[in-house]
Amino acid sequence: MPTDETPVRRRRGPSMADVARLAGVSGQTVSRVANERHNVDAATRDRVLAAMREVGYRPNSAARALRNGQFRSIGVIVFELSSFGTTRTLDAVAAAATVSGYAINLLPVLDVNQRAVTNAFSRLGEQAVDGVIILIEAHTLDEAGVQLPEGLPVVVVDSSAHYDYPIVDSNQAQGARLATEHLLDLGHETVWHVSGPPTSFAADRRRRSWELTLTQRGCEVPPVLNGDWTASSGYEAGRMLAANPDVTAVFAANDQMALGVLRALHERGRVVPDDVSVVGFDDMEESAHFWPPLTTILQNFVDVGRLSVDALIHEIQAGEHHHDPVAVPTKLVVRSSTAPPRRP
Amino acid sequence: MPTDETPVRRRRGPSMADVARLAGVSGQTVSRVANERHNVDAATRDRVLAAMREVGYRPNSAARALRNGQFRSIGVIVFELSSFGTTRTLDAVAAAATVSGYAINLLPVLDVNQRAVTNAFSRLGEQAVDGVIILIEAHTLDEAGVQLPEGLPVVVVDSSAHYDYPIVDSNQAQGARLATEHLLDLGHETVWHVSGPPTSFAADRRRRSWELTLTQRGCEVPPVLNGDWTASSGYEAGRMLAANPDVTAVFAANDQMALGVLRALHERGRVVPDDVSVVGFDDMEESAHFWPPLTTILQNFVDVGRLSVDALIHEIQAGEHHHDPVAVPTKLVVRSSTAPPRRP
DNA sequence: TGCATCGATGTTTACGTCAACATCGACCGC
DNA sequence: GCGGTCGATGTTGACGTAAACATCGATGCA
Repeated sequence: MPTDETPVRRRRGPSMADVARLAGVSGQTVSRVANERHNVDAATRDRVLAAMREVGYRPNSAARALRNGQFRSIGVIVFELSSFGTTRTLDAVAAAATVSGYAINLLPVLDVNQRAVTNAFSRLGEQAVDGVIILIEAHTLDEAGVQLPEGLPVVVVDSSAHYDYPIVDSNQAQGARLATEHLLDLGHETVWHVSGPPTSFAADRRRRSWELTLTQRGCEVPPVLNGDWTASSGYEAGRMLAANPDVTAVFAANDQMALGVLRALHERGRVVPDDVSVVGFDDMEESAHFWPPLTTILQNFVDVGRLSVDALIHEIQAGEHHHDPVAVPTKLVVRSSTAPPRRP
Repeated sequence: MPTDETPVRRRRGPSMADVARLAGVSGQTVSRVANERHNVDAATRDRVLAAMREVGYRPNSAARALRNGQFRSIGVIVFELSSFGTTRTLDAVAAAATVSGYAINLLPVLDVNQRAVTNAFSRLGEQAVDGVIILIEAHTLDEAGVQLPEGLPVVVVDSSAHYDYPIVDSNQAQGARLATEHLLDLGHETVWHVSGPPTSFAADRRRRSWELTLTQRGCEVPPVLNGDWTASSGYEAGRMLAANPDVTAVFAANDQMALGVLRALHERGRVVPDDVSVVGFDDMEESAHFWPPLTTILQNFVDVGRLSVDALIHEIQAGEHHHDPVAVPTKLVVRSSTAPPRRP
């Protein structure tokens, strides 16, 4: 960006001094009223309050941040909000942060190739947030050339232990085991898997857990079909599966891909769940209304968000972090897309 | 919130003075280097840059904001991110703002009943953003008791002309007309409508446009079924519709409700599109993979987001706003959920 | 040579807030 | 009545930055 020559002439709002003058007190007394200190005479307080209202005083948070050395704001790094899980987590994070009195600074990584070119990421290159929650897979961050300032408190919402930062996430392995065992318990000989992208740690966790569950049960492990979380990729994978009469049970790594699988099966005339059972992962609101309603793994995004914020604020205020990853348990939600295999 | 007694002892980062001392120059020269002014000797600049790196200098945005009287940050008021449209718009807004060098402050309205109780909304009660984009229906804002500070630039993304603020939104009326006419053109005698909640202006616009289109074509206007944007509410409405053999064409005010309608029709054994045609609104990524793939109205959220940001920044920098509402056109996307009515 | 010009750099100051310290009057107990 | 205490309020200074102004040496031109 070239030097910004627009001289933004900004009429500054009224400051404490203005209020003080009008109320006939010192600025410090205004400060005390603004911060609800109790050592101010009731009459004085009323006068100050009235003066504030009259001039439309609003405290200047920049001055406050400068004075106090903290911003009461946390940055949240996201890639795209299109992903269901990210959105839900962000929602929960925002709610939790707000309750704790922290503002949310949204830091979108626009493009994996942005590198240093667009330094849209300047918010991190300068002091503006007290800490950061990373809601994208770390390799994306690396590829975007984003580097986190040293000493900045960070919490990662992801499923790799490769980070030096505290981690909070759903218990991916437990969820995938739940899904796979549900299908095996119904009597299916084995379970096929439509996986998330290989670059995703969460996808990797789910895939490995599915595989482990199968081998522990002595089941054959079919080849993995790789998707990229989108319904389209699920549809592509589903077309393969639908063409294979051996397939009776599918575990898709998220609900969107499961939706694509369902469509492919319908197109091929394979009935769900009579011919093929399907399980998803996430439990989006819509999943209950897929056709047929989808059996899936419920993630507790609210807990993930809240725990992330709590961990970050603790890190900010205490300066220390607990390094044990937090794994939020998931739950199996059984609907109509799963049934015992049809007996030949 | 009671007086926060936690004395957050925060080690402040290095400032310009530290860099200046190390580089053997004045603070002002450091400032010039930090702001990429060209009137600094190359050798000096290198020395300063090196010093910055050595001490790990990061400009303090609070001090900057205080000095410059602006924050380069815009607030975005959202209710919940669960809604598909809000999320997509937020995504676009964040991208556009970032490109323009503005940060995003997410301001979640946690509860319609929060009133003054939780003043989690403090970010607006103080100077911390240069302007605000409202992504929720205004009545929700009113009910939450949120009052916008006077003089703060605001842009509303909604479809009512009742505001004093600039408005950007998809052209709801045009989209609803597109949907309704598509069904009529296929030969259906009339079109039933599953509406969004009565409190939503966007829902109102779509409903009225649907009605107008029908009357203009001389078609009977069936009673409206009210939903609340969720797939569940669409399902409830769909059960009514499925039970009525006269129904051959349905326009749902969003894709999620359309999904619920599809489910209800399937459950009742009514075939889509042979027995009943269904059109949605939004064009979520998933809609192409519903069963059958959903004919719907595509909203250009990217444009909505970008135009909102542009309008707001213009308002911030020029201090004036154009009051003509911006209506972003929508497009009909035809898939397999619509067909001519079955001839008796 | 002398003076104007210009570019590089330094000095001062104000932005708004709030902790720390200072002041001042009222009230208390003896 | 007097030292002491306490509560209400005022004064000072510092947080980090950058505009405005000041300084100083080099260069250009008559």
